[in-house]
Amino acid sequence: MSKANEILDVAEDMVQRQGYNGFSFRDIAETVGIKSASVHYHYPTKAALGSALAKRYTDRFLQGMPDSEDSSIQPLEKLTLYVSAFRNALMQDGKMCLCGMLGAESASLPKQVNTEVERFFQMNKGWLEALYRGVAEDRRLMSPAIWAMRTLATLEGAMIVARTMSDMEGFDLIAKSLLNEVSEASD
Amino acid sequence: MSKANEILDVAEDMVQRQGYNGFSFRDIAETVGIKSASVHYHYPTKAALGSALAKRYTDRFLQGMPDSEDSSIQPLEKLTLYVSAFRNALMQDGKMCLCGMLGAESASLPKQVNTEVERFFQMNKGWLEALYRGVAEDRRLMSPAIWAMRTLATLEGAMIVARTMSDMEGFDLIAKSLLNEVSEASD
DNA sequence: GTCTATAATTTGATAGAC
DNA sequence: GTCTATCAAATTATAGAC
Repeated sequence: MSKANEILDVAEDMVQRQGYNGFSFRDIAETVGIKSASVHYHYPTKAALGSALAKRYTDRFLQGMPDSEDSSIQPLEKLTLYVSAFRNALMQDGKMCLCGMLGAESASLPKQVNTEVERFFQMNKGWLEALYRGVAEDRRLMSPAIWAMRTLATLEGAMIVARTMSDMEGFDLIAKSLLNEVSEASD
Repeated sequence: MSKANEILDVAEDMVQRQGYNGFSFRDIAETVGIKSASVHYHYPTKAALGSALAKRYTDRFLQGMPDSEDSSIQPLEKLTLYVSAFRNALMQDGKMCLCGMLGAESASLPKQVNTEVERFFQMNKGWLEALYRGVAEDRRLMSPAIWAMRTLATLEGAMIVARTMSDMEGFDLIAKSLLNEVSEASD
């Protein structure tokens, strides 16, 4: 793997655990096994690194999801995959969603980073909205747009609360309630 | 007001905007109008300041709420007050919930700070759980314990998403959906 | 309680050799 | 691409005068 990507991997892990203001170029350099000056060669500023990080994360995240317009996949199945992406980060690695973390810190981030975080939320909202449009209209709890925003917010918040309280079962119970809304709607 | 409290006020504001790793003793000192050494006189370490901060926030937060066991107040009215507390921080001041912010950063915080953040979530969960127990059993969407966790998570996440996207209406729509669940349950 | 002064460390970033 | 060397600034924190 290219060194630039190796740096992104390490930086991504650090942001998901400690936040943008919780790591330094030296931290990354030591983990990768190079010097901090070499990190600057690949990413001249911390803002450039943060921006590249959020961009790759967003692109990968939805690449890993099925087309949310694909009507051959049931809404419940789509949402199960979606929830699993958040769950895996939390359970397997004790990590936050990268953009949930950056979103919390957004007021202290360089503008180029914020732009990418906004894009993550925008695209996730759109993906979920299409999913919820696949639920029969008379079975919807609310409009697909609001439902989408609320589900995104609930998952981001559930990661924070569950991780702080070391209550992984709590995350699963919340996730299950989100899935139930859809499966009841599909009865 | 005592200088110690004045410091807490300024620090609280900074953490809600920038996070624990996003402010320094000098930042506080400059805003208060003293020197950083004087801040250390009141709070010897940043961990002590952070812990005092989270403790005061938690104590105040639920002091501002009615007794959630008080059956003379309807669940809808209680939840409206609860949601307003989050809403006011976000709308009036563009701030996060202090403990939502600290919870996101929890992996990089001193233990004494984390302990207080956990307590905030624990007490909020308990307060909401009692509220939802006030909803008639056959009208409940899920168990009061899960409902409480999910509502807390949704509000914390909604603050992050809405603030990042500068979508204050989005927060209100999510909040309204939480209130609707209770008012429909009380029909 | 607040100040000056300062220590010890870390930070983001650059210059220039190899 | 990576290194050594270095910088200027910022950080948490302490000692001691007033």
